[in-house]
Amino acid sequence: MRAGRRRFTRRDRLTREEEFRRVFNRPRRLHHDAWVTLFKANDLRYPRLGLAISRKSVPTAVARNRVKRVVRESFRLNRHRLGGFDIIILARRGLARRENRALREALERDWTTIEQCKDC
RNA sequence: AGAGUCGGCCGGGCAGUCGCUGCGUCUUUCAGGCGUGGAGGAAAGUCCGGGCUCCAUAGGGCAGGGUGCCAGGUAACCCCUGGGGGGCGCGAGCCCACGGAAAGUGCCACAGAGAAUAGACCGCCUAAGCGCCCACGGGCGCCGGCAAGGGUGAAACGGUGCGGUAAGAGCGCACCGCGCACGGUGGCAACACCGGCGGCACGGCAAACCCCACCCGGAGCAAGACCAAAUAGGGGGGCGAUGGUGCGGCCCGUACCGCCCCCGGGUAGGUCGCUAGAGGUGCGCGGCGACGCGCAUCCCAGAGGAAUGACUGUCCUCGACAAAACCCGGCUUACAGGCCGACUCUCCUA
RNA sequence: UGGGAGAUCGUCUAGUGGCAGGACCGGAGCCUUUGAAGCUCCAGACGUAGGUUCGAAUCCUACUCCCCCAA
Repeated sequence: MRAGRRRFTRRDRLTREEEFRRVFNRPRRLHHDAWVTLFKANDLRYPRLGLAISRKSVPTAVARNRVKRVVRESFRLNRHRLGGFDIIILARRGLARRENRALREALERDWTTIEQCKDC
């Protein structure tokens, strides 16, 4: 399981509608100008990631895929720090213009916030 | 050297580390290891055409829609190729919804005399006929004639010249233009050329209705098929007036729903459909070409909130537009920069 | 992903080949002691680019944007 620490499989993602609905209902929020990070404790011992990147917030498919990859990569490298939380990244207008590096650095601050919230 | 035209192609490279995913294989399973493959020329817009699936085997008629010079290519096309005609350019070349207005209906505002069986505002004429005057040259009026000139308009019923005339007029003639269901020659044809005939008749609009020729059944992979818990759905046979549904607007036609008898499993979830194909590449042959034929060879994404990335180093010209979702052929639109080939014009030098 | 509608003043709309009209809002004036209401006047638009036509908001083509349906 040591090798799987930095893996990221379907098990680690939110896929069903009800999983998304559960998190959207009264989550903790971290607001940014181009996206919102929602998170909520789950019953598992590991974190799961959901992506809500709409066509309206990020118009082109290429930019949409790029954003999702950066977010997933950041989550993959940091998930060992996070506890049992379901996390959703909700895109807002302007996220497409964000540089990869800037987005990554901001996300790392979010992970730290969630990590420190482990007991709450 | 400069300016330009056409056609084709590329769309950051390399190395390392950590990841995602299809397939194959191995480990006893959960899970992993190894190998291998993994977005585009437009994957886009969804504007056309097909394949595929179900509805009847895709039927008949009306309605509706599409295409529109000719020939060819193709599975098919609103595509492509070659040719004809017209327009633009010095040229290489480029552009064109390019059938029919002597089948019918309709429209052509305003202006203008007149807008489609032409017409007379200004104007030109006074020869013939009638009347009056007369200085016997003629003058005036009536009845009339004309369409050359002006003017209006997007458009006014051939143009120029000569003859002709009272003034004029295709009224006559020459040339040009135009027309012909005329003849000949060339061409599969569109059409071209030559000759003949016709004094000229036939304004424009069919992206107005329409006519002619040809084509088009409807839905769409959320199609459709299979597996599979609960409140009864499906198959076969017989009967059948109305109505409803498949079926898209209608009618015909056809199948089913309805009632009786006999046999027996649908929605939430999963699996298949899902990628080997009108396929790519190379060579040869046929063809001006689009393309076709033959041989060899290759297997080249199949996900399901949706996979190709991230980080580091390095090099350069510092990286545009942009992500498959059943598949294919086109069209259209977006696109940093670069490469190759063919050709045209101008200038300079030899 | 597939299918289907639409775009006219700031807003809601009429116009379907020849004048772009109406209502609300806005501006100015009249009326009133003042305000509201009322009356008069004014300003303001055919999504973009081509084509057909003498002439296009209207017909045709391409593009852009917005909306709806199927989950």
